[in-house]
Amino acid sequence: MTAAEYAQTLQLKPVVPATATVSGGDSQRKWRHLLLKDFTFFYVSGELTYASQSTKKRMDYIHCRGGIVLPAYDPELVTHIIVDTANPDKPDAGVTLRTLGLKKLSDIPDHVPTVKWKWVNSAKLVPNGDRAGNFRIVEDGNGGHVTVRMDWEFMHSAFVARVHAGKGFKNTGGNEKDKGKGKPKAKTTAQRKEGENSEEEDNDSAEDISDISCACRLIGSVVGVRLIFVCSRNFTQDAPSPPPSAKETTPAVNQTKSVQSEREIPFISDPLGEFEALAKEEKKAEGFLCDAPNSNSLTSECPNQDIVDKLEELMELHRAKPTEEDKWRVYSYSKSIRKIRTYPHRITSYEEARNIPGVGDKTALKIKEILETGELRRIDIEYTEDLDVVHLFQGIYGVGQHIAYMWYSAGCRTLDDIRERKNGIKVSDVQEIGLKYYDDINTRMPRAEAGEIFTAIKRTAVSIDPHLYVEIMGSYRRGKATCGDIDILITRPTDDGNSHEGVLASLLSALQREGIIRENLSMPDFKDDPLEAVYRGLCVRPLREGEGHDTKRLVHILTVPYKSRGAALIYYTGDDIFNRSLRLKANKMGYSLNQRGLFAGVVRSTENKMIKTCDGHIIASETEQEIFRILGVPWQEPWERVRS
DNA sequence: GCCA
DNA sequence: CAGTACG
DNA sequence: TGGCCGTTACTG
Repeated sequence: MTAAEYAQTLQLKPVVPATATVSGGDSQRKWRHLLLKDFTFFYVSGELTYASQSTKKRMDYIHCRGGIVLPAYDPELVTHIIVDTANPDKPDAGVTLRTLGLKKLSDIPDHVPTVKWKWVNSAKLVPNGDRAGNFRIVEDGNGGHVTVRMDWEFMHSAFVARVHAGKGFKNTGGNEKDKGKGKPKAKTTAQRKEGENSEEEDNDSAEDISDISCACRLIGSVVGVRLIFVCSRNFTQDAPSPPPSAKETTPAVNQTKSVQSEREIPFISDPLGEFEALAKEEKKAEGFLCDAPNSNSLTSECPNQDIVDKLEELMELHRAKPTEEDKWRVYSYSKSIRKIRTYPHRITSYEEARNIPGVGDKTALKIKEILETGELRRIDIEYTEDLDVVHLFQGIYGVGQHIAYMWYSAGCRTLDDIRERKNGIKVSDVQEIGLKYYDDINTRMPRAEAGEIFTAIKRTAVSIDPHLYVEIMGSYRRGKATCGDIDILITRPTDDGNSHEGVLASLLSALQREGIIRENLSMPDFKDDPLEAVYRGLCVRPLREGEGHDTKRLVHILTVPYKSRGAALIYYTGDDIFNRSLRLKANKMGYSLNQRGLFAGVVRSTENKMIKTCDGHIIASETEQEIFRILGVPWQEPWERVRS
């Protein structure tokens, strides 16, 4: 995607302001605002064929702060040209002119400055009323206004020949008219002082200033429903389930025993104090999440449940939001929440929270607030009226953040609006199915039902080829009491010269004849390798005489070459966080792990790691154990791999 | 969000 | 290609 | 300040 195309897509995206670090006098703080509102940029990256990650990020940065990024240079619209070519400190005039489609720099209008990226970053928060320098008054997201000072454009001029362009050079009065633009709330000095104090007392409140309201104005009108986000809790609060019974392929081992033997917990007089010290120690040199087996022993009684609840609620709010920033926030919260949940005693201070690995300054402050007030104001701030709707839409299989926000901005508010294609929205085939079985898909099934469906499918599979290896994976293999779907792995030994080629297709038609499979969500693509495929669909439990519901259940079937079964077992067993951690560790060790195997010597071209790779060679894939061993990860049974 |  | 889904 | 899993797989 070129920079122009990316700029174009940006214009369609809602403005959801991101945080910015702003130095205010002698203190630094993070807050949110539409700093760049009223500015229209043309961004010269020098990248001809595609927009780099950095370019996209910077365009996002501008967009999130209310600025407009033009897809094409237009001297009528542009207020600033940002020149950010290969070497940011030495802008390339030739590249710039080619990008602009001009012959010489003097063809750029005099009122349009050509600045380096650094200028955009020069904003500083100043006390309201401070009218020195190049100040601007911008919305603070809470209906108020704040004063911000930016460097003069000429200070970051990209080209000496154009230092004169824009505000500040020679004529420092050029921003006179800006004064009337924002109308700050009339405040007495005392009131203002009060406001500043409260801001300083609690860092978080400053950070909490959110411009979501602006986004909402942009997106559409108000909805009155407040929906409780409980999804994650449904997932995480499953009753601790017993290890798989003896009939399972995985041996039934006493899990607490195995955990203890791995961790070699020494005898200590004050186990809780010791844990705290341990946490502190880990903070210095954090290992990988996959290295320590999960200990389920503490999940029943969490001394910090109130904290966990509040943080989870906040995490779910962020999960529904569309930006990359929110995505990583969720990632971060999920890790810190897990640490807090398994922390064995009541957290009593900011310091104590901070010492838990994965808990940083922000989360520790939030914990402090919960400890002191029992509340987390950030939850109310993030809880904008668009969220419950997009959350509802995201419950539709095949609908993620982007589609949800598109539909919301098109004016849709209910599932019926979607069904009716209100305002001409498009609904894909998969989404149509997701809509039809909305409740079914979002309801977890008892472990026993997953087992029942698996048994039926395995029976059919083995009737096609008795040598097939058919296993149930996912949350079932991890021993969960309820399952969100049924994950089935199929492969076959090749020592007799045969393989499972063609089996999946036969199996699917057989299951359809039996009435077990009811809907297809995605069909396998055998083009690369006939032994490797993924199927997704909806199925029902085989109907028994008399009783039997026909709630549709998600079923995933994966076939892999026999050689890859170890890597596939790891992947398909999960959980997701465990897998990501394992893959991260592999990566850091110079390996690469995916569902096909563990590879060494994978060379990625510096930066842009998608481009140009040397294939590398496979070093393990047949058994889970050897992959664990090479990665230096202690062996863990499936139910010990729970990380989320 | 957290961390190196 | 972007978006979504998967553990 | 940049990375955060996978040259994942599938759809449109």
